[in-house]
Amino acid sequence: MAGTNTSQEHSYSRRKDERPAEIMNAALEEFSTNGFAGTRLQDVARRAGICKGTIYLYFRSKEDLFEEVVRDRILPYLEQLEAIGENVEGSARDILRQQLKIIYQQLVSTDTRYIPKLMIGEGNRFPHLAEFYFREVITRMHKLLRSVIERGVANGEFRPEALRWKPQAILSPALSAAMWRTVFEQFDPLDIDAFLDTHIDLLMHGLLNREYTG
Amino acid sequence: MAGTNTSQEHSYSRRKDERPAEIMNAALEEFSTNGFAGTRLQDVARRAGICKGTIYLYFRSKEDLFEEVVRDRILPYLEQLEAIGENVEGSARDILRQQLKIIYQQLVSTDTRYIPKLMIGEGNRFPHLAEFYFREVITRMHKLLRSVIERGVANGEFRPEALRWKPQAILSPALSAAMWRTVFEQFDPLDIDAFLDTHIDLLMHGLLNREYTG
Amino acid sequence: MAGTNTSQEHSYSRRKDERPAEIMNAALEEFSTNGFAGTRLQDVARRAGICKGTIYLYFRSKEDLFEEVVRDRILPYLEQLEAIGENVEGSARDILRQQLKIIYQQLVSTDTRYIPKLMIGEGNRFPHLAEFYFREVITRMHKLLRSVIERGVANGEFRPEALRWKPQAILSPALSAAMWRTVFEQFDPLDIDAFLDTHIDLLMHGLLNREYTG
Amino acid sequence: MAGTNTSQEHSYSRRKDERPAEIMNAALEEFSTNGFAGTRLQDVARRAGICKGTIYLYFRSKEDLFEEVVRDRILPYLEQLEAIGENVEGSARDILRQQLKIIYQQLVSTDTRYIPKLMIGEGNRFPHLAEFYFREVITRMHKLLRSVIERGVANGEFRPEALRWKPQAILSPALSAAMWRTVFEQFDPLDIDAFLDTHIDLLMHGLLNREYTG
DNA sequence: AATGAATGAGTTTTCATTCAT
DNA sequence: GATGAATGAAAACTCATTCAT
Repeated sequence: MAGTNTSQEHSYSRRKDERPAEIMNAALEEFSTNGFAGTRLQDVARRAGICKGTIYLYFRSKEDLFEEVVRDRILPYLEQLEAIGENVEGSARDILRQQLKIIYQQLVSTDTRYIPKLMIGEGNRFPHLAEFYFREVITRMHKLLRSVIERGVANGEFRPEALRWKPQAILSPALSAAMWRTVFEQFDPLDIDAFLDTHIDLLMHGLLNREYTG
Repeated sequence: MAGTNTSQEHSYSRRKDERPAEIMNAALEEFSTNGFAGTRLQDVARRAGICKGTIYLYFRSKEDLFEEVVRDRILPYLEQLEAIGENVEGSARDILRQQLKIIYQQLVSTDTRYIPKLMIGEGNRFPHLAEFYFREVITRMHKLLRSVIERGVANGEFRPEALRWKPQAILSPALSAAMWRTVFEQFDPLDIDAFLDTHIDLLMHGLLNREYTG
Repeated sequence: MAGTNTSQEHSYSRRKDERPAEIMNAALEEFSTNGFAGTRLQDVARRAGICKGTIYLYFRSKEDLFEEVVRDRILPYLEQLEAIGENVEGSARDILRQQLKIIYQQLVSTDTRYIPKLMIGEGNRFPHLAEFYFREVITRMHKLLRSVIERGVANGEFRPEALRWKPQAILSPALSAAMWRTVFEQFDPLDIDAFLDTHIDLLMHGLLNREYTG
Repeated sequence: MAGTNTSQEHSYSRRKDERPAEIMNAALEEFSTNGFAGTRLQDVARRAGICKGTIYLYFRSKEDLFEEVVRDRILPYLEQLEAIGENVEGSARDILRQQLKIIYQQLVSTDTRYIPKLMIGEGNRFPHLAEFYFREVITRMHKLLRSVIERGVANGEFRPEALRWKPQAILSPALSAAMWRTVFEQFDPLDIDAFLDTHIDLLMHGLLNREYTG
């Protein structure tokens, strides 16, 4: 009986703790479809199965909710990527491939892809959030990337020119895939696996034919 | 008197013809900063130096203005790219380089970069416009790209694997650059020329060191 | 054990009995600063050191609380004034002076001065309360005053014209002082003793110079 | 026809100029009955015969409207009083009587009496406005009063003690009358003329019987 | 054609009140 | 009795759109 009691209490407090997460999930869906200004908190509430006023028990304002959604979603994903960069022992190619796989699985294929979409669409109206995203997300991803490339150049796997490449360019196919799925998926569904293959093949070998001597 | 009249009409009608373009330019700036829902027609009017009601002499609604802005801006740019694809005689590499240069000069460096930004941010609320963009912009750009790649593969310049590549991936660095300038330029300005170099080097050679035999 | 129990019960019920008074004190402070509509029960609760819902254990509604605050505060003070009117034996001047002293000490100098302020500010929205206040407070104060004046006129101390005076006018400096302290105290603090002196001097002698024969 | 035209234009621009005044009149009535927080702009608009949004063409916010109402109403009235103080040649008694008459006619008998009511009820939430009222209204009225009293004392009409009186006390019957009419008029209508008589008699002669030698 | 005052539907936010714990 | 999370009605304020001038 004590066990049952404990279990109930746990389930109760778990629900309580999940409320903000439920709201943020609902909010992400609405924001990603309608943008910040186009989203009605009424709809967020309905989607979360609560009523309007309840949102204000957990978030100070619509702006606040928006910022929390972005921060809450992107950070865990980043930590996972960094863990891979640190832990794996292998060739630079393997690490890079593994990281790209994670990116396509976690960012492009889940609703986390809405986060970069929202930063693009709303970043200008949330300069504080854009600064956070630049500092805590972009900068960290670029650092990650630089680390792998340096390792590859050091052991002779990668061309030394890559040290001067802009990291945005290297990751850009993933961004394109995420944006495509957000906007044009209905007209032409994207095959994520095939896209990842393109990304890796392009990134590793480039267009030019080695045998070509014309 | 007829002459005078004609002259007046000409000067007058010239102003008349420019009015919609002035409005659309003002609208693009507002939409690109504030998004569709976040933009006030009042501000568009002020920026265009006219008054609120005048917009409705040329556009039926805010939605209509938004769609016209997107259509009006992106098409001329596409036609220019297609002309290059058709006219230039040279190696596939040269044509591709030249097209990328145009893209970075016309799309990334001017306010035309706001068009893809707006499609990403607002596409979901304008399915009709998204369908237009997919059909008239994306599809045509991909066709353009496929044509150059086929030419390069045919003459041995390019690796045959490139025929299976997703065109989005090949162009994605340009999208990244355009989005960067839209959102993060203030935190870390992008050197367009260096970025183009990265794009071309990455696209042509890839990461791997051809001498590497490890 | 019975003793312990009783003691506990006593202490407990004492707390219980004080609860409504604590709430009303907190409410008076909030109402007096923010008015009825501008006061949040949340703030009343916080000030009383309890939580929102608890107020509803003692008061049916915000309106009810407001009315109780006014009734609860003003009646004991009135009873005290009436006691003085009945008990004191002396000249009419002395009785009147003594009553005014009480008014300035009890009404103007304590937070009881917020009661007339609230009647002025909110009386229109509480017609039932205004009627109570008129009947149970104003009328009784005027009766009190009339009684002293009649005594003074009867024994020749006061001018007979005073029998026709409006009682509001005689007491009005006290109201002014109470309102001043409520609104303008921060800009120009009121010296209550000096004000009482003015009130009594004005009330007794008036402006005119007896010696003047111009 | 030109005349008609001009007349129309005049009537048109007159209406335009009156819009803010119409709104302020409607607002004063609502504010005076319901207080600041208790007033709905919807009701102000309805009373002014316009719609909600129109208020915002002339006033930035509800707060702004409230402050403008107070400022707009009280200043002309003050100027009138000051003019009397300066222009009239006569005994101090006559000037004072004349000023009091104006106060009862203009302040107590018209809806201008709502202004002091609102300052009492809402002054705490509008510290800026309270400071304005203290500085521009109260201070000027007290100066006015002091000037008359000094004149009366100088020529021997008034008792020199009056120089030390608090001006609030001298004017307080007028405040009481204004407040009475605002709150208790429905239970016991106030005879303004009789009240003014009381005020003047009290102010001039006081209570005490000069013949009394007890 | 151009204006900008007016409209009123729509959205965010607040807060009295309830009720399960 | 006490709590405080949840509710949803109500109100300030905005802004696309209209229309008399």
